[in-house]
Amino acid sequence: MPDIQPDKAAVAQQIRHLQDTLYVVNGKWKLPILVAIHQGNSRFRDIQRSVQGITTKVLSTELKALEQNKLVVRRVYDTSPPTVEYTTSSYCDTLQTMILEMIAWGKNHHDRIREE
Amino acid sequence: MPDIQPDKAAVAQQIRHLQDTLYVVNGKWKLPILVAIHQGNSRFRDIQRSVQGITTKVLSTELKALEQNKLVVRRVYDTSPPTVEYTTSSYCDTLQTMILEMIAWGKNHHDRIREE
DNA sequence: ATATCTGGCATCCTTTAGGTAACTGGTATA
DNA sequence: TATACCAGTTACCTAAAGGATGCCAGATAT
Repeated sequence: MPDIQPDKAAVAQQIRHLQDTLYVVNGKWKLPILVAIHQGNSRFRDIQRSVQGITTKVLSTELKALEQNKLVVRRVYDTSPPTVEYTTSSYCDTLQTMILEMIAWGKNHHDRIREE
Repeated sequence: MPDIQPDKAAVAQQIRHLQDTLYVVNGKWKLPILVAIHQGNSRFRDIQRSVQGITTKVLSTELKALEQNKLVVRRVYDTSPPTVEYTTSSYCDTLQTMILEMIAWGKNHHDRIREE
């Protein structure tokens, strides 16, 4: 009667990976912000306008978190007043397929809910 | 000079789909719970043991939310004491590729962090 | 007889996420 | 001269998420 169940260990491992991902992209705003930036909105106000309903404060703190996790790059240009530009990092590109899957599921889900 | 920018509208639409998805699966626990159940943990305590660190209270409320969103099915059998069984719905299966992408990214990310 | 398992519920508490509103300094525009 | 834009910051607040602890009743295992 074996004590070690490799299946359970593998499942636990998968769950941990999932939790690692969630730790980085969790919350209402992070992924929407990434999409907005990725699609060409590099300025603070442009991002805010793209992501419906977000406030300056929340956007500001989320951008800092994303920068810390190296998903977003912030560049300040020495103009007057300073111009600030946000872009997604190349590391952020590794999230692409995941995000596309999430968008696809959301679309599908929305259609399904409407049908009810 | 056109006022309507179809690109911006399309981006906004994608972001909305993403937000729909997040509305359903957001939070620290929902996806890990789904994986645990999907991998064959049908009993309350089994799920709890699979998802490291979750309390009975949180698990209980999350399961209710997942049931409401039709991702999980709860069945009670008339044994004594009653046996309760949780399974993922067929609708939940539509989340599979998305979740696998998230697991894969988490694994990758974890490896990357360790290297630093 | 005692301990432990099951599937939770109730209560209380802390933490975090998120929201509101006001404000800043510098610039450009009307 | 007044207004608006930019990129935020600060202080305050609420709501939701999450955590700790204790409990229940029926059953099974020691």
